[in-house]
Amino acid sequence: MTDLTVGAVAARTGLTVRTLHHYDHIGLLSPSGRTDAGYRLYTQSDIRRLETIALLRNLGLSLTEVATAVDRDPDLLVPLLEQHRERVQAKLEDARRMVARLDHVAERLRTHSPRSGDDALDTIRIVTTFEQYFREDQIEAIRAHARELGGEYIREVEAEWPRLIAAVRQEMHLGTDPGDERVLALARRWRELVDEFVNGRFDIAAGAGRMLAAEPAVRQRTGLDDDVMEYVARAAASLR
Amino acid sequence: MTDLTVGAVAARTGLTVRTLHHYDHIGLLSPSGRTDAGYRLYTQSDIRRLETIALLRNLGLSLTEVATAVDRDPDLLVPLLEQHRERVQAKLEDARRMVARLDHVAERLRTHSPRSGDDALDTIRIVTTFEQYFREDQIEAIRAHARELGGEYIREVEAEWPRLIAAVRQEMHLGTDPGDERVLALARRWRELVDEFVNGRFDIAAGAGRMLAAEPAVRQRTGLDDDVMEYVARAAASLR
DNA sequence: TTGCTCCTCACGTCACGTGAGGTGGC
DNA sequence: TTGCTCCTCACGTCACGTGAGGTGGC
Repeated sequence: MTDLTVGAVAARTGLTVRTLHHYDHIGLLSPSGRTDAGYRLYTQSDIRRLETIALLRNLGLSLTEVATAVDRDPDLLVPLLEQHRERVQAKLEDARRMVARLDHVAERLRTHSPRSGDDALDTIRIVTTFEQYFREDQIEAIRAHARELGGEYIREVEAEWPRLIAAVRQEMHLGTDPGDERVLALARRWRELVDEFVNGRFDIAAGAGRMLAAEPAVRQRTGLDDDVMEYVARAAASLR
Repeated sequence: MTDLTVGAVAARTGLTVRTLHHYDHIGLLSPSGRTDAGYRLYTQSDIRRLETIALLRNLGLSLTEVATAVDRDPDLLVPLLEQHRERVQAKLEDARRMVARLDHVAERLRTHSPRSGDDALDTIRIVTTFEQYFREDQIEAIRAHARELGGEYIREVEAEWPRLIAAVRQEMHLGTDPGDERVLALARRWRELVDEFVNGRFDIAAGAGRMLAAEPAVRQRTGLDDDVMEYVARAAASLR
């Protein structure tokens, strides 16, 4: 009489016919009747049940959880919702972190404009390595500071570093005394650049130290091997 | 020589043996060699490739996208990452909205402490209905205002409403003139409660109006049918 | 000879989407 | 008779987890 066929129910509820078939198949909602030809017939009661199911689905509960709350024990609904909230909250956090990471990568890609896909891969490696040695808030601080300094300036500094390191290495190989004025000048500039990067955050300095100590790849890429570091350290010591 | 077997590679990379089998199966990473017995042998080069794959997987790219960036065209990596960021951002928004909805439900469940699972279902229905007629920020405003008023007070008001509506309905049935002082007193209180709920936000008043107009279930649950509304409106008109 | 590692299927996951092939109803 | 709705399989999705049953290597 007032019974509805699948298509009608689908149109009314916004679900698909396939979804109704599925619910029937897993026993979550089987229509109360069938026509002689085997057409599913949904009663008003079936439809009310379906609306409850859709309601809980819309809150993100799984079909199993919906079945539990609707059939097994309605009192489980509230704990199921609480537990579900925690899950979604966790996913939210994951997504937030992921977006932050992707933004970090994107930012570095913008300031360094990679010349190839492999270059981009290296950028990702660098960012990922950074994440091992700095907490999220530290990375945020570093990024914020970098934005303040500006992409232009960052590129200049990043171009200066290899020259500075090469100059130090040369003096070291020449056997120049670390207290010599030429080395002191280099060490002074070195300290300026480090201070600027660290920006008063000793924890960030410590993270950078740990990264250099633990990552041979970083030492090699930058040329900051133990010898050079020690040589500069000795020069810096006499800077006071 | 330096080639590694699956177990060794798994231990070194933190992936599972099954994952390596899977990558081999789909052709993403097939080990360069096999022993006579058919054991997979991964070269250093295989492992570098695997590390790149793991790197991109960690950023959330699908295996198909990883394959695209690693094999087909490395220059596609950057656009793939941008597009991926948008997807994750969208998921983040979804999760944020879902948590807000679940919190809204939870808050109502706390202040109304349902006596049964069906009661809880009704709470969810109410919250979901609300979401049809108010924007997210409006709902936030209503919730914030409710928190200010306090759960205790809210429960009192919600107990008073049915009494107030019943009193109005009675006068209406008695045929009392809407301008009569008894009705005016009721209308005055009515207006106080409405003003308190609306809290100066005309958009929220409008939303409530649309909800009452479009939701027979709400009219029935509250007893706010057209007759009563009109009767009160006439009384309110002569309030000043 | 006994563990241990490895091998290849192959099903299951979650909630349906998407045909394939066929049959009632206006 | 022609569309339209309905039916029942059944594969595919995504990235593996988890056995099942069997075989090399120390």
